[in-house]
Amino acid sequence: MHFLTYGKGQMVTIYDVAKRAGVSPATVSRVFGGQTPVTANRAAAVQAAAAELGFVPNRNARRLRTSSSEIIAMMVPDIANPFYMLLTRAVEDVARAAGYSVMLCNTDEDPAREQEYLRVAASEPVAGIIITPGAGTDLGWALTRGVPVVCVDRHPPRRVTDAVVVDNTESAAAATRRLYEAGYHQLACITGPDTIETSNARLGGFATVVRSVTGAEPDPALILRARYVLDADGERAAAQLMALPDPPDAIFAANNRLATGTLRALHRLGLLPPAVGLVSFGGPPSVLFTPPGVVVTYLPTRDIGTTAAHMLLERIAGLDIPPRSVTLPVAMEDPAGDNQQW
Amino acid sequence: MHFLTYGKGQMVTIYDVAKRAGVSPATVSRVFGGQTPVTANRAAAVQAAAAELGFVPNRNARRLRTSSSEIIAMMVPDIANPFYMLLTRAVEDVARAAGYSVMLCNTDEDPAREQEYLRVAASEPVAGIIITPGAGTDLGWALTRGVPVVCVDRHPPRRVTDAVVVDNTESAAAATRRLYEAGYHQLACITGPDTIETSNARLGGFATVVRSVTGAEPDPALILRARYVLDADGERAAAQLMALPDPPDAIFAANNRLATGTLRALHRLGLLPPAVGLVSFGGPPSVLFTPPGVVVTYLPTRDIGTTAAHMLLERIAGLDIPPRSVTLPVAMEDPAGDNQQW
DNA sequence: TAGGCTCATGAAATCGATTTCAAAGGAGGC
DNA sequence: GCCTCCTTTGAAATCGATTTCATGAGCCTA
Repeated sequence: MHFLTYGKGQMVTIYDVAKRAGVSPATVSRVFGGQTPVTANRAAAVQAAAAELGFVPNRNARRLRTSSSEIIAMMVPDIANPFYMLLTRAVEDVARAAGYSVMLCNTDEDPAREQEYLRVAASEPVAGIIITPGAGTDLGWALTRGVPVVCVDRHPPRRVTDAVVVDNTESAAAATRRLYEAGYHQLACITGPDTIETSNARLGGFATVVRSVTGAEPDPALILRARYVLDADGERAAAQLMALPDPPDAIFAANNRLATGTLRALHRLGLLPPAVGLVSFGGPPSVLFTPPGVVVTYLPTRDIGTTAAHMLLERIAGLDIPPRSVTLPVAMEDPAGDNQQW
Repeated sequence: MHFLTYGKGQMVTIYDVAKRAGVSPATVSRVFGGQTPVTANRAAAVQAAAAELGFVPNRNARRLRTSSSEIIAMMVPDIANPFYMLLTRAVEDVARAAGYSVMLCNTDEDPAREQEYLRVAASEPVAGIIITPGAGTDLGWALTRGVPVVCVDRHPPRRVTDAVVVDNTESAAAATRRLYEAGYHQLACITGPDTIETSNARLGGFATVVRSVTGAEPDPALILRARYVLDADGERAAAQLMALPDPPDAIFAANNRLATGTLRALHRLGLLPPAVGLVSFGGPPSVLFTPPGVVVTYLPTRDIGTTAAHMLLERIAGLDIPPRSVTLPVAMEDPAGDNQQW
């Protein structure tokens, strides 16, 4: 007796359809997406037979023969992070429209897991890969095999593939300038791990402006690193900064999670902006109303995803030019549209 | 001249490996996950040859022959929604550990797109499907073909498959009771579209308690429907409620997006909780600090995902028993762990 | 040493769709 | 009416891994 499995699928093949329609398997194949034309009434007969039998072409057989695939591997650190989530959504939208499916791969910034997934991608084999590379990412497998790769958010090791990134350094600098323009003068920075390109770039932009304004190196005590993903880390770092004998009067938070934590800490101290200045890089903090005095920069998240997907599709289609690197601008005003993280 | 495509992969096959190792293709196949044992030194020779040639087995060929697959289709309304995002993450974790990959499918509650994806899943064919079914979901394709399906968050049309849901009605009732216990007496409800099972169930729990306390049907003017996914809709609905001649003194928001919007509206009116009571169902609203007086219920999101994944794996392994329905409890206290939406 | 057994091994068929190649059919020109 | 040319069609090979079946090697026992 069977319960859930109504009919343990004895696959309907093109041979079945061919027999029923009174044509050859080759003709059936041609009706379903073949290049060669088929006479109208024959095609109709095939369609009818296929419909009656509930025929669905087997993609594995198709892929084996054509050694092509309609799967794109999306390899990101953590899909449970709004940034990568939106990125993935954007990629999926473009992919679906082009007839591709998206395979989801969470790497958790773990090189071993990344390699494991690259192996899966190679043996699949997938049509292409969109990846946020980590510090030690080795794309060798994919490249020697000729599988197109586009990197997002960070550059690949030796810039060997296409990449879509944002202008972290310049926009971090611009946001930092705003703090000075608003009258703050003792600036601190809470950024991410030094293994991550974006956290270094944002710190770099911050430091450059501090240097040019003060004429000196930023005070090391005012530069903290925290995990990128936890509000709590930002809160702890901010509390530490404000407990200094000579605390900062403004904080540059290298992403909105850190900014949220910072706001929590400032709220606890009764020093919400504009009492203390704040930059929330990459989207607003998760607060009911962003207090005045907070400088927010907005990442073009959705654009990154769609751009990367389009670039990958071009490569899949055979585009053979040197690696491209697209840098998208970071907005200082709310784009009030698709790019919002919330 | 080639740029990105270093070696347009002329696939390395088991025949190449066999020749190099001086054995038959069958032996190579057996070394890579075959059942039959292979002599140790032969196996070593094959491993060596495979490593030298950079051999990776072709999954399409494997799947074609075995008509199996290691792909799970995850079909959710919108991955850019924290609930489904976390759900997907949990599924991916379990799937990966079991050697499966996850194919991502956003249905956007669109029956046409859902059908399209079910077709893809059928022609893949995938090993199993985890889906949040919509109002008119037709799982016929998958079922007649014997592809295991597990529904999450909502039940399938005639309960024909396994399902993992939460106890919406009962926990909505419990949360509503809390409002009365806190002294509120004029309760309103903002819920989702009537096409979605959970929004009706939550409204149902709410209404039951109102009925039992007041002895009368809830006032229709105090029950509003809004899109589930937009803060703005919740804000508009809350504003509308508060503008009534006889406004409610507490609002039951059927999810945290709606609760966030409600808080925005209440803040604008200077009536933040506890001035007006609030239930935020399914996680805290996205606010810096949840004001006192807000009743929050927490969905066991991660548990839903892992439970569903395990159930699916059981079905894939051949478990043949009647459809199961697992109802997970909704917590009234912050589980402070993996289940957080953030 | 011979007989009987187990077990590793290879040859070949197989999964289902695509595609090459050659043949059949049809249209058009003279 | 016949020949040429172009188009549609089918037979059969193919993609790469798995698996059945039969063979041969090795081992133990009598």
